[in-house]
Amino acid sequence: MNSKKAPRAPLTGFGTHDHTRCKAASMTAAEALCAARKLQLTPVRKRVLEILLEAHEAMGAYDVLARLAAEGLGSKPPVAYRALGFWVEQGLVHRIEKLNAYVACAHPGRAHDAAFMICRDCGRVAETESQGPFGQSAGEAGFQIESLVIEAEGLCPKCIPEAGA
Amino acid sequence: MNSKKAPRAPLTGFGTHDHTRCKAASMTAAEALCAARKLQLTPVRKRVLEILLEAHEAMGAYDVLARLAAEGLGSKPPVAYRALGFWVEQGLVHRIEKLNAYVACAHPGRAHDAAFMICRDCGRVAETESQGPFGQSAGEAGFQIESLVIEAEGLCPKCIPEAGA
DNA sequence: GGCGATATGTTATAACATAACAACATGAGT
DNA sequence: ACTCATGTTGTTATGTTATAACATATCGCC
Repeated sequence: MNSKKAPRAPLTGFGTHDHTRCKAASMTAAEALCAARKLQLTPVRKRVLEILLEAHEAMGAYDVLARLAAEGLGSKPPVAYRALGFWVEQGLVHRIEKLNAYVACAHPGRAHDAAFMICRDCGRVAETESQGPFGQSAGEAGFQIESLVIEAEGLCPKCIPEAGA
Repeated sequence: MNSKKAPRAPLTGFGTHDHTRCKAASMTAAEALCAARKLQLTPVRKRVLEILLEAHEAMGAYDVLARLAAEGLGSKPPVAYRALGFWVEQGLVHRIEKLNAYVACAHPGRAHDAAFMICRDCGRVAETESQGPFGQSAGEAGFQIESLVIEAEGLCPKCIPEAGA
């Protein structure tokens, strides 16, 4: 649609970054996490996380599955859904409800409520951290929050038409 | 521990209220809105909104469709999806992404970003208004928000095990 | 009447997800 | 080494949610 100048790079937004390093760091975090929690980092699980990190964008479960299948690692939906579910439970993958898709966490190892900005034009997804969307209303209502979904849809910087152009 | 009970109590937020009045008020708001925007309040659309208001809880599209079908108002998915989409566009129905379900707006006529609290035990959904979940991060990232999804899952007051009981 | 715009009816299929059970691997205890 | 418990993967089958595409109907308007 449009794009012009390279935006400065906020750590995790729509900016550029060192992707090779981010992938390696995430895999290291995954290994550490599995070791710490005594969980198995099996080939399917490892490869699913790698696939998401390499894609560096939200992928549908069936897209992930197609990659696995191409590599002989599983060809039926439950294989992909189980591995994705595993990483979601561990917090290293987030599910984007609006897209029915999955994305590798941009802040592995940090406890956080993720919030997402989804560009409706280019489809890219940026992760930030939540600022507490409920204020006091949840507490006042007596509601005990266990998980949060925060997703904004709109236009990312590269897809906003220039005002003067 | 509360478990698997029938979710039927009328409520707004998680408290009780005068349901008959809230339904009538919403239908009046819908009529006014359609008149103001020159939109057609057709039988299917009207009935879909009524169904959601009467249920007063989140319903799947196919549940709504079943009701329509029982009344001879349409029996194929697109009929329900189109009417639901219409109301979502107009802001009188909200889609709950986590549940793939739809719920009548609790604040018709007010411009607002809705936020929801979803009880994982009884399945009831309460609507509040968002407190701006992104803080400044969206603005800093240059992201232009067009719509927001804010959903918390957890336990509502009635389903939280009593500390002393 | 004829036209354009809007809405509904219908067919067919796409896209997303899970229940249920079988098979296999691994490690612990004996 | 054997057996048991546990956890993971493989597979079948099906359930659930959603939309594309096109046909038909309705309404206001010139």
